[in-house]
Amino acid sequence: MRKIPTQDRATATVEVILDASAQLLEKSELGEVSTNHIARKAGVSIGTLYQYFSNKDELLWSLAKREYIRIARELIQQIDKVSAESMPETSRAIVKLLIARFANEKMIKRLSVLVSTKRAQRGGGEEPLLAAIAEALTNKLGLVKRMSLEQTKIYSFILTRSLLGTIRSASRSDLEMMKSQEFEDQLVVMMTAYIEQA
Amino acid sequence: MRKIPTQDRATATVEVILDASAQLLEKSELGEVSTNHIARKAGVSIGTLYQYFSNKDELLWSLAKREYIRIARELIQQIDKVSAESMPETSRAIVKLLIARFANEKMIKRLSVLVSTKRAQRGGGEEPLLAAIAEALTNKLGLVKRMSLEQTKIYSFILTRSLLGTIRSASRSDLEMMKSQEFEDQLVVMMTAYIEQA
Amino acid sequence: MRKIPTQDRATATVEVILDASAQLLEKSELGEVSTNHIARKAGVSIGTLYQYFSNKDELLWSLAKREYIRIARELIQQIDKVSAESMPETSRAIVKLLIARFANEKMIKRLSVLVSTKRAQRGGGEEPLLAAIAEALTNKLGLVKRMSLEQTKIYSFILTRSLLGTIRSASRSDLEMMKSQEFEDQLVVMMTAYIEQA
Amino acid sequence: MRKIPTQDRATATVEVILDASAQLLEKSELGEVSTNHIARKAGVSIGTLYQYFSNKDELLWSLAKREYIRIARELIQQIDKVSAESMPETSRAIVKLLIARFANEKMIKRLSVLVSTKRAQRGGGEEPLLAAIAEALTNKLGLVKRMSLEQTKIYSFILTRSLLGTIRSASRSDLEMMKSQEFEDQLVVMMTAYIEQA
DNA sequence: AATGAATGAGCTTTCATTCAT
DNA sequence: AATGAATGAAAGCTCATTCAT
Repeated sequence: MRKIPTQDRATATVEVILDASAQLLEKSELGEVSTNHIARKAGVSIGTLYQYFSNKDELLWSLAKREYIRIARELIQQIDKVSAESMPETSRAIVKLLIARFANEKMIKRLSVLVSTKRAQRGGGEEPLLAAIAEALTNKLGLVKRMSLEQTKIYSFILTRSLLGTIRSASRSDLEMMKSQEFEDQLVVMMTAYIEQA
Repeated sequence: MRKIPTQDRATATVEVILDASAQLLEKSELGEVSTNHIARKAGVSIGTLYQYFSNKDELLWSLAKREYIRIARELIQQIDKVSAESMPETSRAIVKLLIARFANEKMIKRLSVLVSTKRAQRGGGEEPLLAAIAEALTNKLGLVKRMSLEQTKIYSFILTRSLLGTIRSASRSDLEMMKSQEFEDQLVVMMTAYIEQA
Repeated sequence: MRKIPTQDRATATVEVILDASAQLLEKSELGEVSTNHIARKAGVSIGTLYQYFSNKDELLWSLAKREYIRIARELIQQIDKVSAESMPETSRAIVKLLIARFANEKMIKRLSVLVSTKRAQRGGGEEPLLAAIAEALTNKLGLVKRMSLEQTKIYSFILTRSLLGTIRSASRSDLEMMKSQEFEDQLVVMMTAYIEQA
Repeated sequence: MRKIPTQDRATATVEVILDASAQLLEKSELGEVSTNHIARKAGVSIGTLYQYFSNKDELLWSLAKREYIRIARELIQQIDKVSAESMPETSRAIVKLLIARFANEKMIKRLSVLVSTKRAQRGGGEEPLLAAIAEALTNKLGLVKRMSLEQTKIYSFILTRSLLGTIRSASRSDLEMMKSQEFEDQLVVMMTAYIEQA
């Protein structure tokens, strides 16, 4: 961010802009949302917008970060709720949450394209965000002990990406299936099968 | 395609345009490649380009179709090579091929974003392309018998998307890891674990 | 015309092209009808079209000429039917015919814009066409004797243009009114009033 | 207009753009004047132009409105100058003014094509513009009383369109005649003859 | 700190026309 | 005589970004 907001008003402005972006991305495709659009929706001049974000990418990136962090936080809460041993329940909790987020929020889907396309900007692309999820997951599952560091990394990478990849794809092509019980069940099966095997 | 080429010259032109697009997408992002770019690279006038493709999207879509069909064809060949029973070998063959394609061809990655974003054009979205892969896979694995039609659909969906999702994600964020033996091994583990469990 | 058609086949081709143009102009605005369109509709290659008409304007002009001449011929026939003295009847016949043509044929309306915009091309714009009408009219009305040549010219100019101007305008803005009996009556009143006065 | 100008600078810009359009249309045909042309002539960027007019049509329409309103205003002033009873003088005043405008300003002629072709934009077509003229005319002539509403409408329609139609046509085909005294006289004759008769 | 008028490179797309076959 | 693939100038228009106020 071009300018670190020190006053409350400024912080509020940033939040207002991000909210406006989120709302517009809920309605329209990424390419159809312009910075002028966002500024108008936010009730802020285009000049002000550029006072807080040096360009469009940075703005969208900030939004993505905010949203992904929200999801990660929810996820960790979910995982902490269930007892440490009950792996299938944990898996199900995770699956349920991710399906819900990607089924209902078009904005998330749209940002996910951005996030997975442009990488490594001021603190790395998708990774830091998914990393939080991956880490919480592996810790919880207590699998760290049996593997090398490199193995753990790959392992949790595959676990999280399989999950998210499948859910994203479903959210784009077959919402019907995505909301079925069978889909949820099968994802849980996949997770647990892999966890046991590895 | 706006116009079905009747002369040999015309058929060649279409191929030339598609080739040029592929080359440019190997070097630059989707949004950075303009139709004028493509025409110039192809050694063809912009008017000619629009004689065969009614707009940019359709052109890119045609390219995506061509490339995905190529991959599907290769995949089926690979699968047919190994004997029916040897599931782990089959899995490995599939994993190897997909990794190779997505590791080396940036174009494929870039097209994959398009393919998964814009759906429903001439027979809808990502599905028809991945469907070929999914079908070949499930048939080969001879698992159809034990499941309902709906189950089979979900099952092969999860199997292919987990695989592709993970590979795509890796190709975007960690090429190093992607080329490691461990990564390949773990993917095979995931596949086989899920296949056995389901 | 670029090439004087000597063979029957050639004459037929010209006629086919003109017919296709007329049909397309009945459905679409002048700017939306392209030469490629016309050629396709006529079942003729674009190259053939340009063998008979050196450019689009000339083609449209030929069409306009053909259609205006048709109208002029009809008009003269109508006038000849009624007896020489009965001026009001003659007026009404003329008014009826023009209203009918401009109310029902969109093509005529569309061509009229072209005709009144581009003038003087190989034998003069609107004039030679409307001149036929004007001449028939003044002759018929037997008013030539009482005026100077210059006066006659102006007189018949005003008479024809008032009529056509009003009808064209109505055909563009108020078809309802145009088809009313009152409209026809008033036009006849205008004509006869002027004729008597002049 | 896409954006209502709030600053003085903006209001001035709109005027500058409209002026530039008027000047270019004085020199070139409607189709030959591009928006880039206009922007350059106005000393304004193409972006600015599109900030105030959402497309070319709207820009030209705005210009037409401005110019027609100017003429209508002048006309009303002229009519008000002469005394109520003197119909022939009033008629002559009107005729003189319209001849002057259409003889000298090519822009008006060119816009008139647009105005009569594209209708129904922000309150529909040619009518609202000519309506002002027609209304002023009929009111002045005090003929309203003797007719039904429908009759009045048709009557003033024919009166204004006959006049304008003839003048437009003359301005396109025979400027010489248009400027002659005889032409003016004959138009006045036509007007008064029709007014008396109706 | 905030505004919003202004910018302009560059995009996609059209279509009258040519000419090798 | 007829074809139709190829041309390319030029159009309308967008939008991320700047900067004087």
